[in-house]
Amino acid sequence: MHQSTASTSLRDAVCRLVPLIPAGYVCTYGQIAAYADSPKAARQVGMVLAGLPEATLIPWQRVINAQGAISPRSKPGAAEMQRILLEEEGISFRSDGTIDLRKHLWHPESIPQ
DNA sequence: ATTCTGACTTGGG
DNA sequence: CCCCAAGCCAGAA
Repeated sequence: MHQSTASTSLRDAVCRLVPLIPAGYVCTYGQIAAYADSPKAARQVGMVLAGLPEATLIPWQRVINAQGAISPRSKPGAAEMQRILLEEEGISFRSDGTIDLRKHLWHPESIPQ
């Protein structure tokens, strides 16, 4: 298909894909970018999430970096909040603050259109 | 147009 | 496993 609508697609894709991540699982920025058909847009995914309103229903906390860690934020307390939300969903953290991706990484079998 | 910055990722050492 | 350089890309100044 043509690229004429590509400018807004990433944001829309993030809002469509992130809610598919089940509680108890996490996904990386790179994965979301790839599923959004923009494999090199991991940073952009982070930007979209950063722009979500605080009252959003989108489970932004389920997106972490490829190292299995919560990405550092400029906003104070944001990273701590993310960890708390994930722990409430059953995610466990190693002493170094990382998550065992072999156990918690989401492996979608198919992405709904 | 240019530079800087950031919720990224990967490859090398 | 840690650290760093590059590559990456959009938004702001």
